[in-house]
Amino acid sequence: MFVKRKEQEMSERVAPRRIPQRANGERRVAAILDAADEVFAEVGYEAATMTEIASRAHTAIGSVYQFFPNKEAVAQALGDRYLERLHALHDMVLAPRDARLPLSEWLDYILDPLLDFESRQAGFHALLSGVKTQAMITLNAGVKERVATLFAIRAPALTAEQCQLYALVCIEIAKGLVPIALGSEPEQRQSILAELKSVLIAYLEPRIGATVPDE
Amino acid sequence: MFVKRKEQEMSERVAPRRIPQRANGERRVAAILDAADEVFAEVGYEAATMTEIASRAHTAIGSVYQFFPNKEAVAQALGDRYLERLHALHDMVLAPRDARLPLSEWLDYILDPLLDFESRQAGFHALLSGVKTQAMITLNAGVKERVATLFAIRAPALTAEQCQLYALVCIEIAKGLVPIALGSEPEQRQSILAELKSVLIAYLEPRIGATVPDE
Amino acid sequence: MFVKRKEQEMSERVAPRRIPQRANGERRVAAILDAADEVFAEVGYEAATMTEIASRAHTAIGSVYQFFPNKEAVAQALGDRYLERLHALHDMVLAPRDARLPLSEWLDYILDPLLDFESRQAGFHALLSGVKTQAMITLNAGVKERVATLFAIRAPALTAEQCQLYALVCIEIAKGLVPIALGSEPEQRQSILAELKSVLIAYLEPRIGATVPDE
Amino acid sequence: MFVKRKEQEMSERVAPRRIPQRANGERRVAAILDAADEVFAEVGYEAATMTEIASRAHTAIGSVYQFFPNKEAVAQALGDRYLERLHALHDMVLAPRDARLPLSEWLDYILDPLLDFESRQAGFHALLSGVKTQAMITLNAGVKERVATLFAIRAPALTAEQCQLYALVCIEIAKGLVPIALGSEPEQRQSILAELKSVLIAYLEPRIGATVPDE
DNA sequence: AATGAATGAGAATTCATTCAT
DNA sequence: AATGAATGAATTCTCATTCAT
Repeated sequence: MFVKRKEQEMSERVAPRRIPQRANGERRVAAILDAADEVFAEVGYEAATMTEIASRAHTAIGSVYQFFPNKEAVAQALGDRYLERLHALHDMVLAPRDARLPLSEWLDYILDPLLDFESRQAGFHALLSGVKTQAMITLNAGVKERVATLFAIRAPALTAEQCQLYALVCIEIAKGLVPIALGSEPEQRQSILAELKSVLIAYLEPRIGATVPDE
Repeated sequence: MFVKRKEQEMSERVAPRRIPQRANGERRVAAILDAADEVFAEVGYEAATMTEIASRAHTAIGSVYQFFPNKEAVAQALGDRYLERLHALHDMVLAPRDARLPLSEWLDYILDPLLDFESRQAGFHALLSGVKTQAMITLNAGVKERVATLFAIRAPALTAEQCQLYALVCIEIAKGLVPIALGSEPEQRQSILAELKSVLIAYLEPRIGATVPDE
Repeated sequence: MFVKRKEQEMSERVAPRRIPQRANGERRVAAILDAADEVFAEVGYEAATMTEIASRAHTAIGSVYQFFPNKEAVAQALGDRYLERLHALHDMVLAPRDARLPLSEWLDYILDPLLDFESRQAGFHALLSGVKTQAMITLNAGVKERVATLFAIRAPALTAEQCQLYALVCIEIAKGLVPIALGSEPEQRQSILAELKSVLIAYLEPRIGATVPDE
Repeated sequence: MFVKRKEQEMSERVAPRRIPQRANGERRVAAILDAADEVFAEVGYEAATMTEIASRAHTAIGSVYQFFPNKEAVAQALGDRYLERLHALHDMVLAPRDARLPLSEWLDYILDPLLDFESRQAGFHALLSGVKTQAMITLNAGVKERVATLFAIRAPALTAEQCQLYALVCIEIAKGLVPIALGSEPEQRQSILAELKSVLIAYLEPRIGATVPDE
């Protein structure tokens, strides 16, 4: 937006300025990302200010720039952290054998922790919804990759392209409905989540409904 | 987030500052809204600047403020125009008797002009996706109302709440997939659109699949 | 303030663009000055906007500029009108023979209508207090001249300079206290006005206290 | 200067945005206030611009906003500084025993440093004359309080209300005449200052002329 | 003449980023 | 490294004045 900064905008991934080598630094980076998560969740990426992020991280603005060259880099690091945690999450709950569960149950194993994750990491959606910045693109790609992999495990017969396509569709559906559900009163929330699961099943049943037979 | 919102939450609707009284004024307002559509499409509501809008409308910044007290008012007027055109569009293609078409065909009658509409009014999505401003809320509500009405006509047995819920789901699905489709290369676009239609049919078939029998 | 306008700022008196020759025009000019009086009174010269003045005069902004080349000219015309009315006022109440009244009574004859005048022409003070614009300078000079003349009539022995000096002093005293009095609650107002008169008498008694003896 | 005040009378005092923590910061704040003093003196509060103030302080506009959230806050801080200096001034020259000097001499002890003060702090009047903003109200109240206190010391028999009233009158008189005097050629200046003192003596003699007798 | 839309310089304010300490 | 003051481009919005109708 600002001419001076334009050079860097939309550039390829901006690497964190330095990898914190001391525990102290890591703690600070974590605090900054926590703060960014909060702020992005509350006002969105655009309206988030570096000063506010620094303040919530109980850090000086200069320290933020010690670790991240600009706001975009903060978003990217945050996106990366989301992705990491997401992987950890599903690795935990989705052992390979789960791939043989009936679709509905399988979906529950995926959706439930996801909903929990999203309600805890409120900035996740702010970063996922919007395609403007590199951070958003990366995060979307990462999530898509992840979901595509889940599909591939469950339905090995599918081509990579099919998995990607189905993942894209499912993610967009969830991206739209989950935040609305989470922002609604409990009753309405249940309705929306029920519909969400219903769409996903209706869509996925003919695609990955069949399970891999035990050998 | 959506549901619990009563009329009054967030800001009031900002009334247009001046109703253009000469034909010239109307042309200018149209030009401003066209420009805003473009700019919103390119950078989104937040990053759009009044200066850029004025410049694309070949108008002085002061003239924009002659008609709109602020950016929000521009967005609202633009949202209203989208809604109007959307109504006109469906009024044209969707005669009541269409309600008896098979679901797939019926969807085509709705989706095809919609896709055309969206590819022409590129800012539509920027305004639809985001829940922060009054303009966005109004537009979303308007679109939902519209879609719910279409459902109610086709499936009069449904309650209003059901129609609203199904509309919400379908809109969020389309909101996510359409812009991706429109932003993709032709081949990918076709795939995504096919999936979009596929999801919608899978979701709607059990809900509004049956047509009203001829008397 | 604005470069474009600077050329004209602080120039010598700006003549009204045209003397309205038709009754219609005069009525309109009067309405504009009435409006300006109101607006100046409410927000002061600086913050007064031409648009607001036009609007209160039930006139188009363009029409205001038909009669006055700029805001300063409006202020000047308004100042001139104040002066005229002030003259008329004192001409009415202050016949030459009044010059022989005791000082206290004489002051009443001057102050009472003045207070009435000021409470009716609320913009008078806004224009009198401030020395920045030509209109303010002219108005101040006019009022000073007027008061000096009153003094000269009452005390013909004084030099013109003395009259001017005493006038200056009295005006500044009144300029400060009158608006505070008029803006206060009745009781406080009476106190302040009593003090005002008290100061003036204390100051003027040794200077113009003695009356001209009847021949 | 930035000492946190107890809840001040009536409306929103705008708190300084940042308490300068390094010596450098204090110097900068001082420079900004000096610049503001100049600019207010030259064009008045309304017409003064933050840009001009920043420029005269040899500072970036952003730095001004680092310390003051808006123009009003600058004015308030400046007003506070005036008041402080005024206090310091009189504390220095007016020992309690001075209260027993003859009125004329006593006045000299007050007026002379005051005139010096005003000629050095040219914005003082700009801020004192005008009642619109909180800064102006506060400054006026502070000065009135100060003068009332001087009166109370000299004439302990007076009620607080009387002191306040007399202070108001004297301040308004001085407010009007001092800037005119200071803006005039030396000869004229002397005349006006002589008249100023003359009015004040004439007014105050019957009120606080008598001194407290030595015990 | 009257009208009111058009113009654009300029004002206030914000905030990403840099840099001295 | 940490801090937080400094910077200034960019943004929103206003309003005196002009000009086409």
